[in-house]
Amino acid sequence: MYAGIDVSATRGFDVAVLDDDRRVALLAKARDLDAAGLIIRGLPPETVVAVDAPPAPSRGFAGAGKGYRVAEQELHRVGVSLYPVPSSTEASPAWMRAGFALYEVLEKAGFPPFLEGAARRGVSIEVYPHLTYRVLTGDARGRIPKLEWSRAALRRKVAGLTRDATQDALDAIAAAYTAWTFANDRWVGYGDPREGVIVAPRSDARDEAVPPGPDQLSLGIEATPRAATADETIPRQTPFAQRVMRYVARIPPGRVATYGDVARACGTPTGARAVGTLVARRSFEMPSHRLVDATGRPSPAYPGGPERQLERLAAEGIAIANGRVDLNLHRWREQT
DNA sequence: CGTCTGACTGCCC
DNA sequence: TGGGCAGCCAGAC
Repeated sequence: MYAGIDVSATRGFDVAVLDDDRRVALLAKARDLDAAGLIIRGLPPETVVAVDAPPAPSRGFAGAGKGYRVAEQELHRVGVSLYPVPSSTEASPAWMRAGFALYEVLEKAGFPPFLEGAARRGVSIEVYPHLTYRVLTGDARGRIPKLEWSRAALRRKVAGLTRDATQDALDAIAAAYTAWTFANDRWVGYGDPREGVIVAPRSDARDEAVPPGPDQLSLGIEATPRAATADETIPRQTPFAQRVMRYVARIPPGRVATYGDVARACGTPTGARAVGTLVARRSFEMPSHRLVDATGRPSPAYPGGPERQLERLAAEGIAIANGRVDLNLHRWREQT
């Protein structure tokens, strides 16, 4: 099961649950934390719970002492802004404090916050419905009213939407859908694993529609994607880009591949450089730290610096010698 | 459509 | 080893 929770200080918690067919199985409103806890404790242990709120105050890893979270910085770079999380509970707005408390309830119920590593069930994740809508529609909202925009984004992704769903309910459903992408290998994590990541659907999840059901909402409007500019990317998907992203996504933790490996695997044997340029633009959409050059060195332009890339590799158990990884030991080639 | 720009590579000292 | 250099290819304008 996949649960999504929308947090509001004054309106309480909206909870949505999707089944494996992405059908809305439950849509409930919990007035307070106790009521939410009741629902949470009823969830199967292998559920992924997505929450529209940060799990804890910022640890300030980003922005040279500015105190931002890395996730906020990274999202800003792709043109998505969100409410910055203060570094202390006291300084946080009420809805955020409600969120912190909710994560505690979740942890006690067996859904500890997901920090890093491979996606797994039985965890809670942080999501941002606005970002999910944006990935799904492929564009910023523009002049479309928020409620319509949200519905259009979810329309083909989730079965069983009701006509009268409120914005809070839609946000909870968007969160639950994002939990589904997380558990089904279609997700991206923005941020630093040490302070937690914000999970969003990968942009190629856009293509996969759920089969429409009889009670499916039909809106008659579509959010029309327009060509993205360099600054507000969520870039479009070319076949080459798709192949590269899918391939990189398959590199297991603890292994690496070279740009040339990826190019060859994607049918463009001499396109290593093109792989590099692509990855540079969308590094947050794939485990790009697992890409090294043909001599085993990290990428000079890795976000946070090449040292950061090596740290991430080391965290996966890869030995680093002389600032490079031993390809004979760690190079991954497809086929078991 | 040409032109330009890279998180690349292989080859030659 | 390590640096210089010329190809290379997809994407952005």
